[in-house]
Amino acid sequence: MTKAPAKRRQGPRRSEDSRAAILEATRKELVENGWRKLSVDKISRHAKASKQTIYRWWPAIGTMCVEAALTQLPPRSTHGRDPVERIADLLQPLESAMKAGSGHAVFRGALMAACDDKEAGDAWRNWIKDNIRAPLRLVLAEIATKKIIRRDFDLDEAVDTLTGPIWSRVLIFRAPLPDNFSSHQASKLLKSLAP
Amino acid sequence: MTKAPAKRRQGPRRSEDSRAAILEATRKELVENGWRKLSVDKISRHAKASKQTIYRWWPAIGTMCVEAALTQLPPRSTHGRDPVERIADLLQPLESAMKAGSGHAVFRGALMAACDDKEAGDAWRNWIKDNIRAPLRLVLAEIATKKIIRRDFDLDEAVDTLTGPIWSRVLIFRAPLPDNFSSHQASKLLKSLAP
Amino acid sequence: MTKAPAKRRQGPRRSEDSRAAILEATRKELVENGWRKLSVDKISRHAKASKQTIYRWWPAIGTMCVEAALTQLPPRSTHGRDPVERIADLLQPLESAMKAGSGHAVFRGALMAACDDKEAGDAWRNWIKDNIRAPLRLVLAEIATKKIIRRDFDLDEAVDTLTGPIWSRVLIFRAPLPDNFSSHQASKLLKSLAP
Amino acid sequence: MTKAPAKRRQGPRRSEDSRAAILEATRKELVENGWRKLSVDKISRHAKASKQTIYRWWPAIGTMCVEAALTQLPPRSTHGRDPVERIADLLQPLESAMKAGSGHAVFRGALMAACDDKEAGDAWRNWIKDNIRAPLRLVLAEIATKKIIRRDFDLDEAVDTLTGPIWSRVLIFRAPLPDNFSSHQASKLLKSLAP
DNA sequence: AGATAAACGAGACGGTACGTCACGTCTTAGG
DNA sequence: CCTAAGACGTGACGTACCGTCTCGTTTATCT
Repeated sequence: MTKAPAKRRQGPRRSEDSRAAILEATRKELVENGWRKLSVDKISRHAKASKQTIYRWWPAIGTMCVEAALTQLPPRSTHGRDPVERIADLLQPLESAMKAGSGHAVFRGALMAACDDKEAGDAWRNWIKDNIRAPLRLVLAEIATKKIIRRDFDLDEAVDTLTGPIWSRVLIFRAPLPDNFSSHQASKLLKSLAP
Repeated sequence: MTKAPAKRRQGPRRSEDSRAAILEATRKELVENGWRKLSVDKISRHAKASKQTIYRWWPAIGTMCVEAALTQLPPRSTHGRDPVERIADLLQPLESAMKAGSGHAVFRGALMAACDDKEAGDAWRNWIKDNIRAPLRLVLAEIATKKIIRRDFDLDEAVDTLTGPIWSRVLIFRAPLPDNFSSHQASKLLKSLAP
Repeated sequence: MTKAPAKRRQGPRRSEDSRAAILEATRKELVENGWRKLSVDKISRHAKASKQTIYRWWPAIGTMCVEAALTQLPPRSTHGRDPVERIADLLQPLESAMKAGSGHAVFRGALMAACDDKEAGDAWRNWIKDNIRAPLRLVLAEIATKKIIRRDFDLDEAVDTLTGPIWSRVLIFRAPLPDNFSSHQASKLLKSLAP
Repeated sequence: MTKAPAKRRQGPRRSEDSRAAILEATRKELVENGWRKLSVDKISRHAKASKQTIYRWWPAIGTMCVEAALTQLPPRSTHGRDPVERIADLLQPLESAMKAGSGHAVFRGALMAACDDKEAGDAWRNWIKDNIRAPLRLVLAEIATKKIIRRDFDLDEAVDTLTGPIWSRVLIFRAPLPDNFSSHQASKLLKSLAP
């Protein structure tokens, strides 16, 4: 007579309050002190969370930064149906997040973390691949099929052209993105790929 | 008109041995541990130099990294007279330095430092402006005058197109530069600016 | 009348191992290098304790020295009932500690600390007052009442006469105390105060 | 035909200005920071003297302190001819120096130095022996011969009784000497040695 | 008068120590 | 079982001093 144990874990589950407070504190500290001066101790004090809680749930401080940046992205919206708008819609969340408040500093922190730390870098690149690069490739491939743009171009290179300036501006030039960045990038690309 | 007495300072001069050892140690540490784990203590031990000596001559550890990277650059050479070669010659020192030994890691460190630290960033951007961007602008302007390329283009944007991939590859993708990167970039740009 | 909830603190308690190792290291360093060359770094290395732990529990290095000396004192014993022995018993712990091993050097260190540092001085004087001077005054007053010594003398001055040579010998002359110092001092005093 | 070598050294002699400024700075620093925080660097800056000059003329910082204290003593004067006054005259310079301005702190510093440092201790004890103890012994021996005091007493112990309280008060109790300390000590001693 | 040599101020150098902060691990108590 | 609190050993921070050294200047003696 075997008991199907149903094996539910005992005790309390992970505290969502704690997680949110830690990510919020991470953003604040990134904005105020930057990546290199970020410290687990300060985040823990700021968030009134114990260090143990932080170390239990994140493998490294870098991945916390990446998560802190990504959890603040607005959801992707669908404004239009024409090619330029479909591409711009995919870039828009990043553009918006970077312009809201101190989003700029938070993203610079996350990017630095991704450059420094192997694990954080993987987390970052995976997210970018799944949420930005793959959808962009899909759209580009589709409109190429519809002969809106010519078909003999390098997909990866095209995606790089679209997103590259985001990283270099944020990271190296500490410059804000210009207004309507997403649309401009999209229409510039489509023009240069005109058949 | 008599010359001022030129009043030489008393006491010992800055030790060149010390300076070189510190920069060399900085490179080693950057390669082995990366920017965030770089520490003045380790550099000082590695270089058998006292911390005071480091703090005496560099305002921040970031500027040390920038100097450590830049003092390693090979001198600019002049291989050819045709437009592509003239542009490639300006990019070549960076390309070579990045490919020699661990140059890649050193430059990533310096770039990270420039992103994190205000002063290091200024030092970096000034050097880039004086030694890469300004000469590139000169050459581009000149060959435009000679009608080799068309005249209605944005100089800054053209320079960005040439150098941008260096930074993003080094920093974000940790990818090596391809062979003949400089020449390829130069010829690609000139083709796209053909009159 | 309900009792307050007694609110016990969370987290680990102070490590007794650590405290003992630090005091022991302090004694060793005092013996080997003396007060002025005593350093928190050396003690910390010697005791395999972190500097933070030292700074957490002692307000200044001087108070550590005082504690290091006092925690080594043997307990007061009660050998006899006649006046000379009762007085000698009170001085005996100091005499013994000073003669055991390097007690001399430890006490010189503690005394120097007490001279240099306000807080260490207070700690020292308080201990002396409570454990040496006050008991001595009690005994002297009592035997004066019993007319064993005359009654018109200055209590404080008598106590100074008993203890003074301890300090000056230890500190200034670096000379050891003679054999049976306590008894001799006691009997000399009582003789001079004979009615 | 022997040559008297005369061998006079070339070059400038020791600068008295420099010596005075260094001793004065030492006194200031002793008063302000005490023995343990005294530093050659601070003295050198304060006195506008180079460290080399300090190290050239003093074997250790402790001997500087002793010299700084002793060079401040007023000259011994001769007020009277009766035994009490003759003894008091010998103690008076110390008493005066200790009461003038911050003499107290300077002497505490010098005494601490003498306790810590072998060489400084020797310098101190030699000076005391030559200038205080030896003359006191002479006077006491002489008045004993004249039967003003009895002849069977320990000279050293008598001298200790006279000077002991100076050291213990200055060093351990940080207490000032009472008015007419020298005369009182002298008359008290003579009374207790009355034949 | 010119050369020689000592003493000086300034201060760079390799070190050690300061007192503080952060790391990642751990122990305790409470929910 | 998760959490807050926080002590622990390790080690880096940026500053101050240690004692030694190297400069360039000044000054007194010797030739």
